[in-house]
Amino acid sequence: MAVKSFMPPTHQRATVTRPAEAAARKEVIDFDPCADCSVRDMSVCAVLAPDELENLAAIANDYVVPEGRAVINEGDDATSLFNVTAGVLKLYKLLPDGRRQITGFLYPGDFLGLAVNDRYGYTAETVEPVRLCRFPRAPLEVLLNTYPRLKDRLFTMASNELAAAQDQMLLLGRKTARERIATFLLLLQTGAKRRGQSPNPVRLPMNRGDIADFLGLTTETVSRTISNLKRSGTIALRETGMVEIRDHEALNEIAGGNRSEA
Amino acid sequence: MAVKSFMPPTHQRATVTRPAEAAARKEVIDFDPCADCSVRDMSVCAVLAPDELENLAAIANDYVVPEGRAVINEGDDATSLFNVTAGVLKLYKLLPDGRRQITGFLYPGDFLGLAVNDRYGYTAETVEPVRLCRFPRAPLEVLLNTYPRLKDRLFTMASNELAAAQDQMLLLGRKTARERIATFLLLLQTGAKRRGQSPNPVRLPMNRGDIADFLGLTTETVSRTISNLKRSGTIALRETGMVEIRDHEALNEIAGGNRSEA
DNA sequence: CGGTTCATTGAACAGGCTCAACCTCAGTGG
DNA sequence: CCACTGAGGTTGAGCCTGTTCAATGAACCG
Repeated sequence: MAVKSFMPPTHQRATVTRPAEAAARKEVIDFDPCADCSVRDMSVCAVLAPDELENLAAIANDYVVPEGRAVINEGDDATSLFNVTAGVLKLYKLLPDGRRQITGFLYPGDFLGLAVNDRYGYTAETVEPVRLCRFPRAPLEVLLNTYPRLKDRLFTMASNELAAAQDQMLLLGRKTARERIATFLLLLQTGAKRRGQSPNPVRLPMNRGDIADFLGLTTETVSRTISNLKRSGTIALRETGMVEIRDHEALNEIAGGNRSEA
Repeated sequence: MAVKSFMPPTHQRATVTRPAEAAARKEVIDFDPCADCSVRDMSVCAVLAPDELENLAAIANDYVVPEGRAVINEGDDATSLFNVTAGVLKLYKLLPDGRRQITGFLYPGDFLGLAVNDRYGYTAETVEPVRLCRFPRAPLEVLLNTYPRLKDRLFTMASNELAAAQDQMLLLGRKTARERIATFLLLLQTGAKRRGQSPNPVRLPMNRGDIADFLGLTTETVSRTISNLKRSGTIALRETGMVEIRDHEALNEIAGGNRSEA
């Protein structure tokens, strides 16, 4: 799997770790864990000077989570927050009978733990192997007060999340299946661009069920709608999980021409 | 209209005002505008000491907007932010063909302008006469940096908004019409409680079309579903815009038993 | 009162869902 | 090397929830 290249084995020594251990572990970090971080200038860390970053790194705990594992669970005490450094996660909420709504996907550079009060408001599960930088909450909050820019950065990220959530409400409340799929593909493309990855073909690391639960559809409808766009020549399926956007203009038209992403 | 009692005529001198005028108007405020503010301890202002509040008041501009008026427009430069002190607003986004999604309602104590970048991401329109405290952006940002607690408060509010948005995504993506209506009624009730208003009967200041556009339904479905709940004895319609919740247990069951509001 | 807007109700329709079969492909073991 | 297996993806047929179109009722206001 392509993602594995982002995760040198030297970083895998730590798996899930309890907060108390984390502090005690500080001296174990015998090299700068941020030195080879590929997303440092896209993530929260981007706003810190090297010496400040060191203080952040001191409370951080770098580890890897295999595919299909829940990193946090809805309702649990929110004791840890995370920075995603490789791989993709899905955030979701469940209804008692099992119906699921995925509220978002997290990519490298994203922060896991915005909109968190005492308890996590959603579950975060890995879509593929993920590498995370874990921050115990209490010491992180101390740092946030020490470095206002860090807090500002989180605020900005939360604002962007909120704006994205509002876009998603428009999609879920008012768009047709076709419009949803088109919007989704463009959203992934925009994200890939922002992260400096090849925007075409777009990689879809999540399966049809995940896409369905993100777009408020069923797997069958997702599958049919993608087939439909393929038949009309707007997109083409490449290797597993890769979609080529062949007519960006048309796709944007179908998506409902968001002024926000011209 | 009941709301008018919140708005003494002395405050109505200013209606919609342009940013430039606002600064020039400062000296016109010849008394403490916060003195008789009924939502001071629920709003952003709650975290400020009296002398700090004075500095905030100095840049604020208190005014009233009649029903059905847009206070901010999606896509406009975000030059002003607001504190709602009376009345209710709806926030919405539009698709090019006119389909509308209401992303939220703002009540007294709420802040208008979270999740705002350079431009407003949504339109805010009054549902009934509204009283607002307007802050020009630049001086507000100066104050936010002067009083970190103020910024923290906004951050907290943004986090809560984000959590609410995620709940709404679950509703829009996965709940049935009946579940949506039940959830909505309970949401309004919870809000009323939080603001210290009578939670039963619940006041619905918005019309069926607004409810529909908030819940991703049509007016007809909203109407039918409410009739249905009425027929089953779960709720009862009182005076215009007042709904009595007669079987809270049942309504909560229908809504899908959110752990978050037990 | 007459007019306008909002809410309710009915009847027919349709987009997306449900249920079910089949296909594809990667991984596994004989 | 290839058959087997199981999960994920695609396709089809019929159904159902909520929409659309249309008419009627209720409330408010000049």
